[in-house]
Amino acid sequence: MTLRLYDSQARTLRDFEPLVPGRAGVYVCGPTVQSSPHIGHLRSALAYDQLRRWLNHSGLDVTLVRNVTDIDDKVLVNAAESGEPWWALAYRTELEFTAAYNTIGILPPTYEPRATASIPEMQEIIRRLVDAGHAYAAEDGSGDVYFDTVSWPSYGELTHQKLADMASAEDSDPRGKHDVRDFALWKGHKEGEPATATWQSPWGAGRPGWHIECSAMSTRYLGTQFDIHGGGLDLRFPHHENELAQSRAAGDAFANYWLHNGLVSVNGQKMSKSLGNSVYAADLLAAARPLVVRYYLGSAHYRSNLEYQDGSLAEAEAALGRIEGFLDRAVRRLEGTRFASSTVEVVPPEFRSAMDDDLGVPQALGVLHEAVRDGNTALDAEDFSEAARLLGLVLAMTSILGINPHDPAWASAETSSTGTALKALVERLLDDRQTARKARDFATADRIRDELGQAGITIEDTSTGAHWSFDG
RNA sequence: GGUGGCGUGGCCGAGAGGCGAGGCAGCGGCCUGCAAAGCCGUCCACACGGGUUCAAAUCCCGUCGCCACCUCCA
Repeated sequence: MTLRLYDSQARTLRDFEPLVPGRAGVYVCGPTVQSSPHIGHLRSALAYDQLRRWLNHSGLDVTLVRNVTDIDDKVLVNAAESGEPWWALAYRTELEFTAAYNTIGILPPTYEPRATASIPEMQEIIRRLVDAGHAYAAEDGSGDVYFDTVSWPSYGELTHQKLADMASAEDSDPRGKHDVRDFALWKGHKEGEPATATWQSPWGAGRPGWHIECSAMSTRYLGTQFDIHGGGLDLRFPHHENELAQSRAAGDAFANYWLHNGLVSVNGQKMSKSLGNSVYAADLLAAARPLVVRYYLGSAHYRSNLEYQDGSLAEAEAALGRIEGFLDRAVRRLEGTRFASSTVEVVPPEFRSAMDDDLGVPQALGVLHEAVRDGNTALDAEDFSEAARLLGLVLAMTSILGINPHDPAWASAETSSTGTALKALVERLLDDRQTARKARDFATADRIRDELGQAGITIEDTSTGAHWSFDG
């Protein structure tokens, strides 16, 4: 079976056929770096990280471009509020995003272009639009340039809306627009705006409108036609509709497939600043290990709404704990046997078909958990050949999903001298406990276990001796 | 007004005409000195009302409820 993806323009599953066999060009709308990353940003980036990893696993050479919009009204407004240069705010925020992405194992894109580095390319598209009669400079002397929606009959083709049916934005200031639905390609410099946020253009000094940067950067790095364009569901309109309109009207074929990830709601409500219910990346990472955060954010299908509520992370921790428990147990039991090196990392067909079906990660996780259960059963039965086989399956599946607990990316600094010292001390206590157990002095044995427990260390007695690990 | 989505067991969350996805929590059991971990069993769900069908959570009609977007959004 080949990979099928839900194309939100076609509103149906489509077989994925890359423009160039063996390659995939993917453009994902990254953040406007105006404030700290929140749960929604992470969920979105993670969805395309899963896609990228799966395309990669499927043998495609993936070029993933995720932009950083570092110039925008909000960036200017927020910088003015915090009293710092807009570019300092943008860069500081970008670093926060990068750190959060890295922490939860989102692989760096092939390239991460900043909007401010593609101003000439944006102006080039605008020029073509003006020449083709699909854009006009406002006649009010503002220096604004607008896309002429009425001149482009296909406008609305992404979200299947007719121009006439759209709610007229009567509250918005029409300024020099011919039609209220026209949108800004270029915004003329206004009094009080920083000179550093101003670029020369054929239409006067100014800065780019919101949508043009994505058209410019996607075609600059992926070509005038590319495979996949992704982003959050909330970007379908107007952002992606406008990107599509301006690129097509300028003569570019643009994206072949449109993917949109679902949003995150918090305790049943849309997350928004006005409700004060925003959950930031920092909040999540303070509440759980990065691997748990990744497991949680990636456990629902990418197109579903993801509901975040109290206990969500604890559930993810428990589910992940099962996987980790099996992996640790299997590696320990197989150590020193002839099966230790016979682990082959292969992906079961059910996992493959789940992933090929529009990235069916939830079903894929079902396959993964079944392998974990079967693996535990094999270990219980001392069937090491079968256990080694299942270990290979679990490692392969978790690696593809980016949640392999043994991946060095998740390693903490526990091979340090403190770690070595702790290991020696705990093992000494376990020896004492074992001696007490042999002497059937269970009071002493249990006291040692309780003391370790209070220090956050869990003891598990196995057929090959006691095993200790940190709680949770 | 326009466009689209959703309603699944105590909770999360898949599935989309016919063998009980999976996880969490609970209960019973096996194992254990007792635990922990693991395993087995149990809890047999699909908003409501009709219809089609040998068979409907899934298709059709209707009703109710919730949500998103319609120029700030991941």
